[in-house]
Amino acid sequence: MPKDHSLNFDPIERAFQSWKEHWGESTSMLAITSVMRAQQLLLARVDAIVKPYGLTFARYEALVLLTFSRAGALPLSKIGQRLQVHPTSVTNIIDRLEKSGLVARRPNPDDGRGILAEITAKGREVVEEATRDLMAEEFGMGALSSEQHRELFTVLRELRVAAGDFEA
Amino acid sequence: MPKDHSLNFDPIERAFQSWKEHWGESTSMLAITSVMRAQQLLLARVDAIVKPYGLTFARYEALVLLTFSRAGALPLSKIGQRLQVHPTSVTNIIDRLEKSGLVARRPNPDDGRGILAEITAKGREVVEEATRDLMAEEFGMGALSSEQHRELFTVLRELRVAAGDFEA
DNA sequence: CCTATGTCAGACTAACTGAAATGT
DNA sequence: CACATTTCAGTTCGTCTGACATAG
Repeated sequence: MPKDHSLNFDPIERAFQSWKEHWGESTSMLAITSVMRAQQLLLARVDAIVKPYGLTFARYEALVLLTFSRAGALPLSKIGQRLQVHPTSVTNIIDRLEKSGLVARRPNPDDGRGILAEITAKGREVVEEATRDLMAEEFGMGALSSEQHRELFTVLRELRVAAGDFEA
Repeated sequence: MPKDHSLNFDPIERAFQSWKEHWGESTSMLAITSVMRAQQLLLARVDAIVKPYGLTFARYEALVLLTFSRAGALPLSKIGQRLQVHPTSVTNIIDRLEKSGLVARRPNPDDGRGILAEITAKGREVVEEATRDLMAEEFGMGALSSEQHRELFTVLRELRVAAGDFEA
């Protein structure tokens, strides 16, 4: 494997400068590359934390959502809406969780078309342990202050509203 | 297809509140879910803008990097370092660009092991057009001010430094 | 009839692992 | 020799399209 010697400069800042010379200043480009790279680093980190439990971050999020529901069960359609994932991705995610015994499918009594995903006792154990590990590492965001976390939320919420993520 | 009626509340804020009740307040969780969701929305947007040119955002970034280099050519290894993508992903990205005639591979005269990716005349045309389209839509970040773009860069750079993205 | 729910098959991007060929 | 560069085969993850059976 190649030894990955990290750069001694910020590639994003460098790209921003080159961009300015070629096409004029674009702070949008600065921001989007920052978000992309941060997401990549964060996802790698949390996926690694959660891997020992046979989870990915996406599966972990589904499990958490079920934990928060009163009955410990939700229709697949609702899971898709809340986590903003494609219906076929929901099927796939629940498939994996079911094979691991963390979730069970059962028919929705209120809608003959629907399926409920219900978290199992083992699922509840696993989500507690994974959550402990994630919080111990502050989801890979320990370098930032609580104020900075809230700042990110606030700024990015504006972006999400503009993109129609939810009704503002 | 299901009609995707957007939620009338913010799922991230809702999750933050539920989290507080179950496991205590975690602004890290608020921030990471914000970054994840923003990245998803932004990537979908820019991929759509760039799709008419047969590009993905990742391939577009590689093309831009070549445009910025003096010779219009870079070793694949350097592309991987700058864009922070895996060596096998670089091979794949350059493969696609080569098949579209936007880039050509040639041996590296300075290193017999290495391969240079060189942008073609057609590649330069395409990158100019795609850039015009992306800038016209401000990379999907038009809802935010220039100050907010810089704020995102600054905060997320702290995160990247802490994660060892480059030597600070 | 029209729409919603979930699943399936198939294509696609990008990441990864492990291995190999080639060259420094 | 140890190491770097690139490719290849094969796996995984999640997204997407189009189709379908089933039910409201």
